[in-house]
Amino acid sequence: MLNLDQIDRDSDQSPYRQIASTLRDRILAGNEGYQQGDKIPSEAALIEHFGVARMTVRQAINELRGEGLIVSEHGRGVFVRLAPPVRRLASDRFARRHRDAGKAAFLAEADASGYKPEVDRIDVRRGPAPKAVAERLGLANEAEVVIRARRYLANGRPVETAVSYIPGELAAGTAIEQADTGPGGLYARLEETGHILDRFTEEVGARMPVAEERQSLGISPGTPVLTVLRTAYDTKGMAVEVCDTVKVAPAYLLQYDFPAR
Amino acid sequence: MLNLDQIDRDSDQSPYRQIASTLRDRILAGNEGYQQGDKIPSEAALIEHFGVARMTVRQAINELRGEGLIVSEHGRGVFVRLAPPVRRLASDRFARRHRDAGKAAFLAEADASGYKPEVDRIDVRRGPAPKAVAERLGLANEAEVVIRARRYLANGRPVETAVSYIPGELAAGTAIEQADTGPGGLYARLEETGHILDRFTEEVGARMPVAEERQSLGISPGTPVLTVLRTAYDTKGMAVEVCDTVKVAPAYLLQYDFPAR
DNA sequence: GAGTGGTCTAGACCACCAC
DNA sequence: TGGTGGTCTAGACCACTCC
Repeated sequence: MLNLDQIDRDSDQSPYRQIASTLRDRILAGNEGYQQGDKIPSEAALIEHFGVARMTVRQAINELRGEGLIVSEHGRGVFVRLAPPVRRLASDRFARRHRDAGKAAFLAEADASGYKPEVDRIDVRRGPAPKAVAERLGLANEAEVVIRARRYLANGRPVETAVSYIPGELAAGTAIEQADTGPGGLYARLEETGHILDRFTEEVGARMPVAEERQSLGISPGTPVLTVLRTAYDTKGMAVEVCDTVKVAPAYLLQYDFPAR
Repeated sequence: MLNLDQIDRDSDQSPYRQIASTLRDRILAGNEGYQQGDKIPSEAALIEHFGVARMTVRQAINELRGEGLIVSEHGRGVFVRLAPPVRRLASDRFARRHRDAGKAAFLAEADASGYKPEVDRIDVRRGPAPKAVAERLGLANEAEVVIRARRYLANGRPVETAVSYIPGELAAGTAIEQADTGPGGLYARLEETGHILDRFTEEVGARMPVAEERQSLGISPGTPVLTVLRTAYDTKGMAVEVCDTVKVAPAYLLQYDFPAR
């Protein structure tokens, strides 16, 4: 007894779509339906209930996977996806008051939102600036920059990867070239070089992740990513950093304020 | 002769993944591979070339569709996806100088970017405010608002749907309740009621579209959407409009500037 | 009508997981 | 060991597009 409607063979809609709709309705029904993390009926049970071939049931499940509603676990079952905790990023997240408290933006925000922050896979090296970065930094193509890559986790789950590019001359001999940038983070070190931060520009987009990103962010097919390319400018209007981030989309809500001017 | 590598049956990787990789490499190869809009080999040709069953080829194709690399057209073939023209939205896109020129934001921007703008499916009615909207407008739950829905097209392709909510009292008796809001658009009419716009807040996220959104935006599976919830405030700090937009992600790049404060 | 992708059937073997 | 999903085979009929 699955307590699901039967499909209508005379309908215009194909059986697999009807099955997908039936399951989708249950997932979206909230309290009366399947809950987050619930196991949905096995393929065998659905085949029996709807009286269709296995591929038909799998096609319905595929549909829902593509919508990001469910995740399959080999040998265990298919489960309603857990919504990750949402990180709400306001445009004052780089405000100086956070740096003054000795905290980098990610840590300050974790404090406020109450999740456990971690940063891992820190990799610092020097190399040529990619084209898009060189453009924004106002450097010659392939000019040498310090490249800082890292991954952010909230409550143990990867939520974002970030790669910062800092002009080589600017970073020379500072903690920017160390894995640990010290209290206040990268921006605090930048300001110590005399480049006081004045404003940021962020370019926001969204797309499907490539396989490598799916891997490093631990996300299943059907989950998009938000891309944010941030450029930091000092009070003289010079671009001092470009930061290229890839965020697990369902885990983020970005908030920006701007004047109507 | 397809000029594609054969699959390795002894490999760890399953045949369908190998086939997907082979095709993906070709698509991403740029000038030497399949170009945007090119037809990739038919299922029959791939079956013959790789010596596999049809479902195996279809699974490979499904994989690439999920990555947003290709689109299938029933009866015609499978094609490398065309990247839509990117609309780059800067945070001054609602600047008063555009309204002063008698143009709504979308039209002003089309002028600058050189695409043909259209607005269709305009629907204006009164109704209760959804919870998220009532919160942001500072209204009681289900308070009456004017609801303006419309769809935007660039060069004939749908790129965005938008639904504006304006407090019922504010819109009463103005062109805000007409399908055509007149020169300068909705914001110009709002200011005529004495509510001079001061600032906006935008909340940006990304997710997979539901079937209905896929339909109205004409997008294929595997394409995410950007969601932007904008709240407009007047000089007294009163929220005068909430606009809920859903944008075809690959068609957009949102740009925001904010101070380091 | 020929070629294309969309859907469905009815099996098979395998890898992973929990007991 | 039994149940789960992952992959593959070898067919079938259909709907759509183009000539």
